[in-house]
Amino acid sequence: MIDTGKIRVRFAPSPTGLLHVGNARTALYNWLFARRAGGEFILRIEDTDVDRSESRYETQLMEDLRWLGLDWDEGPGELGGKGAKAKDKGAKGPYRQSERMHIYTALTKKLLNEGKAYRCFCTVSELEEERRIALANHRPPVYSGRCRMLTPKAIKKNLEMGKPFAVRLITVEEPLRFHDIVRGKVELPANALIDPILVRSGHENAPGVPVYDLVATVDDEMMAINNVIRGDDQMLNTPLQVAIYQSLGWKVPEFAHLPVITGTDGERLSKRHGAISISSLREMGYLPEAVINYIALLGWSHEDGKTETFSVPQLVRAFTLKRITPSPAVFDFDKLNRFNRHFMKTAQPARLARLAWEYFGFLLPDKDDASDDVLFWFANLVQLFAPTVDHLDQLPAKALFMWGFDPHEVMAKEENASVFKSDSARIVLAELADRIRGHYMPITAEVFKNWMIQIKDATGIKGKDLLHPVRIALTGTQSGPDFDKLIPIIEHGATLGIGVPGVRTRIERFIGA
RNA sequence: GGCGCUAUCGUCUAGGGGUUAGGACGUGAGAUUCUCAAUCUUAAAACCCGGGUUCGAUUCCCGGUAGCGCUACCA
Repeated sequence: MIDTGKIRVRFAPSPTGLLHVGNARTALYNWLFARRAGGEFILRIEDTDVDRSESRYETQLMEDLRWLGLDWDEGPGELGGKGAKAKDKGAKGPYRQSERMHIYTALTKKLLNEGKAYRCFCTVSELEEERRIALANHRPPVYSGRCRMLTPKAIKKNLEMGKPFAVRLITVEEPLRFHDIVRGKVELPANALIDPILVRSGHENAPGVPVYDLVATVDDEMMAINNVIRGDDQMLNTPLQVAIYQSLGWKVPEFAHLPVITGTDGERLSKRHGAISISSLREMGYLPEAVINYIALLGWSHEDGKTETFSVPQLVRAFTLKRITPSPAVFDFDKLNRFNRHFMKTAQPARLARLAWEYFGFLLPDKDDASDDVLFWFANLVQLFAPTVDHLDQLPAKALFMWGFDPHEVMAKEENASVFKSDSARIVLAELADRIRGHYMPITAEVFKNWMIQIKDATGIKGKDLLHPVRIALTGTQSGPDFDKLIPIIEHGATLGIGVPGVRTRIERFIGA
């Protein structure tokens, strides 16, 4: 392998479930590290577990990464329908482990021939028995190394009898050390690793399936990965992988093991924490830049100890592995919401409107059929209500009244009915209705404001007593945006033919009910 | 059981042998507003326990405890 000095990192998920924030953060840190260093970010699919791997997860995974903006320089070709598949991107493929079996088999042969690995004919039940006895005697449940002693003659005999065998790596008994960028020196006792299995049971001409540690190590080497950044559930696999690197005469890469992200219950993220998958965050209407910003901070901090809001380019510039915290973190929706509110506020109105549109599917025409006027109106609507929600899917509930409401239902609520117990509320609405009936020009915010002043002067009713009844009549609720903002939106909406009643209609309907 | 990792406000974190232990989210109060949201001001809130080293530990070392992880012919 020619070391070009270029940083090469990878994200290597198994397509056995949805991408959740824990894996997404691993991907993000790899990506940030590569982008910052001007290196390369490789996507590899670890699909050797055929029972659990599903192509739909792989497709979803790539979609989620793309949504987050984590583009890869090398990776597998897109899976199409009916087994179709695009060409891999990059020269060190294939990038799906299921397509790389021949490589592992060849390397296993090499190890066997060089005497660095051996065939183990022990059966699973024999090994279980060994383990049971070891445990009972309070010894670590590691392999006895029995088959290492087998003579060539005995091996030959076993093979002739057609006995299946696994392949084990020969390890030397010395303390296992490696360096970790996040944890510093990690050391394990000598007897923690004895002749681990590299390849599962198989026969000479029908080799078994190689284990994860072999394939991951081989792929990392073949793909010229020089920094391995991954979850710390992998940490205790590292000594074995280091042993594999050394047996094959390869250079050991740098490691960085990331602490776990847990749910509020303190347990590592899993299916049970379903809402924390990237695709569900997207469905809830979180912005990718908010998700990125939040998960970047889950285990990493800026060197000034204070800055928390980052655009993606700012993050790329600021990111260093040295600032990663070694302790586990709890995922907190409140803080994610804070970032989402921030990025909704600063997002381009047209973009935000486009994203919000799908949540209003039942109220709006198809986006492609909508006129510019409707698009513009909707963008304004979103601007008005976005500051009141945490994520986009909460928007319809806030803005539904735009499309009208049933006055009877509203008045059935005690909180609304009590506002109209006093005469003043009825007087206010009557006064307003009078003015509307005598008015043939458009109702602008200014016109409306003047009416309120006139009614106040004419009746002496002011403040809450004046504006509350009006708000209920107009919106069916007691809270919402300023009238200055609300009136133009209502009136504009009424001209669009999308079922939005105007101020006049609303008041008449309310009084009539 | 064995081994490993981790331990600062409720949460994410900064810091580090002598600090008023800093920031952010959330929470409480106030200002503003017809109301809500936003905004501003403000308050409460933390160094897991025990021993050592030291003039002095929250910080360094050891032990304990707790949480999590690994302990497979899973990935």
